[in-house]
Amino acid sequence: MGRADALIPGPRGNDRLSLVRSELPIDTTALARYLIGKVLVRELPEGVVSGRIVETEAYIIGDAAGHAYRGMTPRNRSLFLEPGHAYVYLAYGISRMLNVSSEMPGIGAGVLIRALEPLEGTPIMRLNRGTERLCDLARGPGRLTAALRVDRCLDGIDLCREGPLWLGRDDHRSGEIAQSIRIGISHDTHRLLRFYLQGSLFVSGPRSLNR
DNA sequence: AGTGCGATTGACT
DNA sequence: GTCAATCGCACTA
Repeated sequence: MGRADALIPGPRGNDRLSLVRSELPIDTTALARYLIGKVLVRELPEGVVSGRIVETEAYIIGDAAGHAYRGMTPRNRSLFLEPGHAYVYLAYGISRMLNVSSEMPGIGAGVLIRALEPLEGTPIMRLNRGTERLCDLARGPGRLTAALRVDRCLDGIDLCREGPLWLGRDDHRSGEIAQSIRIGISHDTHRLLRFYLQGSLFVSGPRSLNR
């Protein structure tokens, strides 16, 4: 399969390339940084919805806060796939979380996608979210999966291949990437495993964390 | 078979 | 700022 196979016609005539697995950083933290500025694409019956990734979190090897910490289970098995696969789970019985698997096959780790800057299909996103404000459509891990209608059916899918859900290359050069502690993790307040686009209006989290 | 809880969100004081 | 909603799943027995 050559690069031409990853070329798909975009909804506005602009073609987009999917990410290439061999180019993904194996290391979870490096992948979390790498994914900032990349584009998440969701293909729905009504049309294409996409957004630029502006916030991620790394759940690294041996991480007590990671879902793979106690080994493989029916729920978290996607975290053990080779890099670039989706791990989707339900949090608090309400919100779905989307992760990108990392590390070598057999090792459970991943990157949580926490916020998107909407690009294409914003009317569809507004319908899915039931809100109008652009900066609220995909600001937060549960909000972005709602906007893109991502659910457990997409768990285990290959994000490096065009399909219902996949990752595309940067639209254009992004700005400075900043780091902070992770959100919602009460322990582990020393490691800076959250990455975000400095100054982006589409980033979640309290202002105190985002400066 | 029963129990406790969370990588969140939205509504409300 | 506080707080309830909601449920799959991991853990205990």
